[in-house]
Amino acid sequence: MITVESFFPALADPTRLRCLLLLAAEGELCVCELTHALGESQPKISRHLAMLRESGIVSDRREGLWVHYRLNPDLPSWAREILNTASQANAAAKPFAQDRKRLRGAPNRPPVRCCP
Amino acid sequence: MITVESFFPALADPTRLRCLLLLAAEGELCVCELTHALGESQPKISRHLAMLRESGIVSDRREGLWVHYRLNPDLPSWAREILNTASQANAAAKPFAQDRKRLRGAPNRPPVRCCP
DNA sequence: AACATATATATGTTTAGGCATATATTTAGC
DNA sequence: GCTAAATATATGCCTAAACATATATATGTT
Repeated sequence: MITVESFFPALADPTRLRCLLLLAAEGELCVCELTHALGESQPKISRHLAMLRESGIVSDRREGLWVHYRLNPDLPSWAREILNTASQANAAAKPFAQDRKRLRGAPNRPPVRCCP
Repeated sequence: MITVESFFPALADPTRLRCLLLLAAEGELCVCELTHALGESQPKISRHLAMLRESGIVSDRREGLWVHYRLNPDLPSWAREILNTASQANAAAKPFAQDRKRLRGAPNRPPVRCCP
């Protein structure tokens, strides 16, 4: 169960925060998309996503080779509110806007299925 | 200047979070009130308040022996929104409700001035 | 085999906490 | 009025724990 004491530490690391705000803006992303968008190593991204998953903030879904992450649909409303507030307030700010931009140019993006 | 990258680490520590939510609920408190309400040592509270002050999240005001802390009035709106959301969502939750209760019984509360 | 992702191990850095002590302000005694 | 005590707060130093990262390697899927 997510509490405010477990939620905020998850946002305290810049890499996790960038992942979360990107997921909040884009909906669902696989590890390689996040890796490319943030320009960080794959193990680093994977580790942080594992922490976010274990704390219940994101959920994952495997589809073939790819593992897709998104904000946990069962996130308490206050948590989603906080992420939305942070996301909107920083949409144009330094690392976050670039992350979204780099995501567009990511190679090997997994195929988008029309019928999930 | 407060950024989301400096704001969330400040909320990641349980002691700082309890201080902040108490300040959000009560408006202005001195160190001894916070010390008593949280049941923590004075140096511990003072240290955390110093960090919050240096990061621009709280402001302080000396009045005689007491130093009163409150949420920085110039806090960006997104930051205040996030604190309000966290505060409201956790008003009845475990440590926070007790902190407010213990505050009521704090000894040596500083005199409240009628005309600031 | 090729690809995407996860994990193990080791390492360096940050952070929190306790204890002792310093600073600042007011009060009391002489 | 000056000094000393009392009170509230801040800080310096040290230790221990938590955390993030890199590198190498393992797992799982096609």
